[in-house]
Amino acid sequence: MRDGTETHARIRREAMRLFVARGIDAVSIRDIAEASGVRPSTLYVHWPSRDALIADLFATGYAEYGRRVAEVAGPPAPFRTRFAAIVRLICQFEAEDEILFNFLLLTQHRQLSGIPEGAATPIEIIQQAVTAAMAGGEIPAGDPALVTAALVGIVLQTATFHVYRRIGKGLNEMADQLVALCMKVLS
Amino acid sequence: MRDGTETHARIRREAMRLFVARGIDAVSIRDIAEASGVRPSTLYVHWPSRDALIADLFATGYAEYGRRVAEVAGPPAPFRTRFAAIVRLICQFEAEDEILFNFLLLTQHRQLSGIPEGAATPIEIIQQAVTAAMAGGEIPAGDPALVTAALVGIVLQTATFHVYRRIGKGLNEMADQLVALCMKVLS
DNA sequence: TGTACATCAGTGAACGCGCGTTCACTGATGTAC
DNA sequence: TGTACATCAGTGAACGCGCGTTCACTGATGTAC
Repeated sequence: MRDGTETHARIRREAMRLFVARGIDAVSIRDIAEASGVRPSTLYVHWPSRDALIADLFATGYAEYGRRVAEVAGPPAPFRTRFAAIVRLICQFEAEDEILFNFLLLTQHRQLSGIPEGAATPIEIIQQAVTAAMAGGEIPAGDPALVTAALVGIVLQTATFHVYRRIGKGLNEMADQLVALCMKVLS
Repeated sequence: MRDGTETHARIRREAMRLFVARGIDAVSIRDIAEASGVRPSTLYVHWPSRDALIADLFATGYAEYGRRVAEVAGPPAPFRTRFAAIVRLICQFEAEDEILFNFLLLTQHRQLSGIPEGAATPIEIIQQAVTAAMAGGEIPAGDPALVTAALVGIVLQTATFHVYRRIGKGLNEMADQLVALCMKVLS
């Protein structure tokens, strides 16, 4: 038999590229097949349905993203140190694979409801760290969810501005400034 | 003839409600018609196409939103005073008509490309004010687009957290705290 | 090394379905006289 | 006030289309002997 690994990877790559470029609902199975150089029915050799392909792309990407955030958030260190590391990681993640980053950014709303309740998503990880830091007096007391929203919002809205060409630079080039802005929020 | 004003308004209301609840692409003409108590063909009496209905809802809502932001951003006053007024206005806007607010929040990405280039969108207004305030030495110098992204991100990510029930309170109840967080960014 | 066979990635043609949209028609209501 | 007419909001039935998906089939390649 032929080895389908390469085809599988090519379909993944092209599907994600098209989803980011046009929005998920504007991309058909036929579009993905054509971009991948295969016939529409080939996709059903690799995934049982269109939704399964989308869920696979999201789950795989989000899991890797979450794992890496957990990695730098876990080791014991002052909160500000760990949080700065998370911000720099996110900036680096965008530089490494902009299509994956934008796919996660743009599809988070539609897919997050499929993520198990209470799972260790990056946002959960940050909010727990914020809560602990407030309890320990490391940062000013306040509503942990609100402060988490503010911190996440600074980074993700900047990423959104970059997606829509409102900001030319990538996140990675602005990492220092993003960290500084977040530190102001934590002052 | 019968007066279609009420039907027109009901279709607008139900369409926006469904779009927010399920996402635009998951709502069909038949869904909107059923929720509005009319037949699908009735929608074509009021709008020439599905896209025209969506564009109408977005344009009307966005225009009102932009007009009100311009209102409080326009009068001469210190930057921080005007910006705090904008944040409070946005919070009030969410309280007044949460469905419209969420519709604009959730559909901004897909619709903004249809807005004329350089139009006075709320984001444009804020960024211009930030740029001027930096030039005038009212706030620390920096990248105006980045600072605008941070300010907008704090408010919109909080709104997003509220949409997804991650924060229970409405924006309006958190207006003071949101203003305070933004002021930290401007320090 | 050569041959027979099993595996399964990929194909081609077709499917039913729900979608947005059209259009001739209906009938309630406002207007003219 | 009563009647004839014009208007047009709303309807019912149908349209073609592109969609996701199915499935019997093909044929390249790995394996057994």
